[in-house]
Amino acid sequence: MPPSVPDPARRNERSHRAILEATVELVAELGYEQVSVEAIAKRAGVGKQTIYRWWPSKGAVALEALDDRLRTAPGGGSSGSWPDTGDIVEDLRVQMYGVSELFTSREVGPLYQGLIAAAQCDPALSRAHLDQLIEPASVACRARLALAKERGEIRADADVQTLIDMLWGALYYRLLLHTRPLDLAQIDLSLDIVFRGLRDA
Amino acid sequence: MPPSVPDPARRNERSHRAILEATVELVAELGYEQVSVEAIAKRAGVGKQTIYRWWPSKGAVALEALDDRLRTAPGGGSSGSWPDTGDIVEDLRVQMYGVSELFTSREVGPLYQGLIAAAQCDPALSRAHLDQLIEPASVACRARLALAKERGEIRADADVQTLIDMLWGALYYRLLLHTRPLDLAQIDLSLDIVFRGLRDA
Amino acid sequence: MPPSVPDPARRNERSHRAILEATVELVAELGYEQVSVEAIAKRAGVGKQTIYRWWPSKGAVALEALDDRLRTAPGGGSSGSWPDTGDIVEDLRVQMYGVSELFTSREVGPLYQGLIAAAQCDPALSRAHLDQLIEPASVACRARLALAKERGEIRADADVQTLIDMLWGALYYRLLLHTRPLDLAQIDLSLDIVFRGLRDA
Amino acid sequence: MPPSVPDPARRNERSHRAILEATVELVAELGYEQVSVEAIAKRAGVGKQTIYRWWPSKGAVALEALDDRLRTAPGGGSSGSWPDTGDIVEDLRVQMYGVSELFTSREVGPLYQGLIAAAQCDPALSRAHLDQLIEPASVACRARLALAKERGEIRADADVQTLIDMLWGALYYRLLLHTRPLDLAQIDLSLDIVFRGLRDA
DNA sequence: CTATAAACGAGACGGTACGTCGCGTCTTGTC
DNA sequence: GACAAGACGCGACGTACCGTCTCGTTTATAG
Repeated sequence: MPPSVPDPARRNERSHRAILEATVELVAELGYEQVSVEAIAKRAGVGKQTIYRWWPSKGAVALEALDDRLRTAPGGGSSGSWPDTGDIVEDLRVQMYGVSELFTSREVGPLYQGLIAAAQCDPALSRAHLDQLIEPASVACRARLALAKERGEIRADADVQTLIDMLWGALYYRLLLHTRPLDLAQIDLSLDIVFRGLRDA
Repeated sequence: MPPSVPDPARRNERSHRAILEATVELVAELGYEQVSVEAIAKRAGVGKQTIYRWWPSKGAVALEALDDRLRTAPGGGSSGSWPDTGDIVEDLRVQMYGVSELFTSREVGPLYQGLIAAAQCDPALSRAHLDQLIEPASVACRARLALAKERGEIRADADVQTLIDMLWGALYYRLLLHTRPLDLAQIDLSLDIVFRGLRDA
Repeated sequence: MPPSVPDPARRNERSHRAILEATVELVAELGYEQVSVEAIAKRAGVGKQTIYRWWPSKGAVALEALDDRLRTAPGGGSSGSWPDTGDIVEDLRVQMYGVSELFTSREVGPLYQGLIAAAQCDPALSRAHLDQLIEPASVACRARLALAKERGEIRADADVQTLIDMLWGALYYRLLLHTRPLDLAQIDLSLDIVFRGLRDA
Repeated sequence: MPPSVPDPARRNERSHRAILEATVELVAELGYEQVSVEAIAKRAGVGKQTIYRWWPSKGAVALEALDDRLRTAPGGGSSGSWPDTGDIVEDLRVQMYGVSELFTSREVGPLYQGLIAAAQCDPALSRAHLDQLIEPASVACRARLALAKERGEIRADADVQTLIDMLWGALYYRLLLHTRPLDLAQIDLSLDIVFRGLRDA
């Protein structure tokens, strides 16, 4: 056992939490790139080694910090239980509104942008991002859409995954490309476009 | 005038080109983050100062290198002249196929991912990216869609910008999130979804 | 009594010995500086705290380890009983030969060099070194020289301490400066020089 | 040329000197071990890399700093030109007095002790120490002693190197072992002992 | 057809952060 | 309560690049 994985049972939870919180605070204050592991350690009152002992990189800390924030956000980070009012468009709208709000928040927005940027050159981080954030949300969304299909709200031959890619893609497009600010009206417009033709005649 | 803007007329075009090409090569070989300005200078056989004289950052070099590659690519980087076969869906498909091909190419893909990542924390670079790449393409696409609207291929009340955001958003979503590889079939599926309801009844 | 001196009666002698032996082994293998307290603990199969409980520093462990080796060496580390053959030069030669042998041994040489080096910046360690090693040997040597003086082997006005400093100084000079290897012939030469004029005419 | 030795012609002499002086100051203030390369860099107003570019280790900096101090000290660090009054004992005394003064000075003493300590575990440093400090001084001393031998001040069969080892050994012994403070009277005593028998009857 | 000023290659510089190592202390069971 | 194990806060290590700053050396007009 050369890397000699540390024992999670002996982990100092006080330090653990301090690191996650320092990360969120600093990224909100300075921006993702401007935050160094050293700065996180200093702010958290922690040794640098304690960060490197439990995470492989700044990106991994950011991911857990983000995950932590989403988990404690209303709606469980849009990944937990999806609403089912019987109206799929309405339910999608509510979820997308929630995500849009998070994306534009001072704490989550820059953190998430930085995380996705870091993941471009870090396959392990990208994997973790997909597994911990994207895939759970995607699963829940697909389940809700499958329900809508059974009920005939959506045409039986519609490709649900492509539908998700477009709706969420539009949000990420604005988050990452900064063409124009995220805005709720455009969520309505996008839902309008895709659902005009998806309902069975 | 102490900093004194350098004189473009006296610029060494040999070095200029060598820098752009070294950048493309190195990013393709090592990945965006792993490439340093020092490495580009060394590979190009150029002094570091020559890079900093003409560009403000590695990202700016990458943007010009990318722009250069796109300009010499078939289709003029999808920004120049859009085709007009009379069938808007077919024309969009052709353009999106082209972009998809670029995104998956060994040279352009990683370079563009890295560029977008760098732009997350560099507003000037983000601005330049929008102005030089995104906006021209968007303008051309909007023009082609306006034509389609005039011809009644698209409903008069459809929001053209949101349409673009969704279609391109789906592509960028897969480019940047790495949920699944870019693939032409999904372009067809996405066009299918959005155009079912956009045609006037 | 928060720090509360540990109770020597409850000391684990097995661990005690393992630490001293691990220290000697590791220093012989890797050199003094390359050996860390952590490495000693690991090699001895002992917790780090067990070392810090009984010694104030690595140097202190090294001193005890060295002392332990010398005590079990022939001649009692040249500090115990000095020979008295009636010929002071011969007796000095025998003692110096013994020390020279220890200085050039794989186990004692590097350990002692490292110890003296560490003592340069650690007054407590220096003090302990003098008290435990240097002074006892010096006392015994002075006693033997006093005997020689009484017998008229040495001039009555000779300064015995300076004599010791020169003879031993020459040995330490070569041990610590590495000008040339320690060698028995030079011991003979040095004895020859100092005793030519010390005998009463 | 992988390590790519830097070009001495382009060296910043201002930084060079600042580093040597910061080293001397800091060692005098804090002691050798307590001085880190980082502290030297900070005090000298220099990047750490500038130190590592020109020296392999803290010890090497210390050696040059020491050499620099000795070179500018009266007597050229006892290595340059030896006096020749015609009386070898007197000339040796003068030189040893000078060295003794340096050894007890606040600037040179701790620096030299630390250097010798560091050299115990750094063969390259030890080599450099011998070549730059010890050997030149030794050569000059041997030359003066050879002269004395020619003149019959010293017996023809005396081993000059051993003589040097003893005289200087006694000084280093007190410098490094701290048995008692260096003191001029003991220099006289040691000269007295060795020269009683070295003069031709 | 110089000469002169600029852009150039090379790379040393003052810095910042990296990820690692070892320090000496603290914590958690086990014997 | 001493012990093995090892996480902790800390601080220095030696490295990699950053962006700036000299250095000569081309080089390409302007006199």
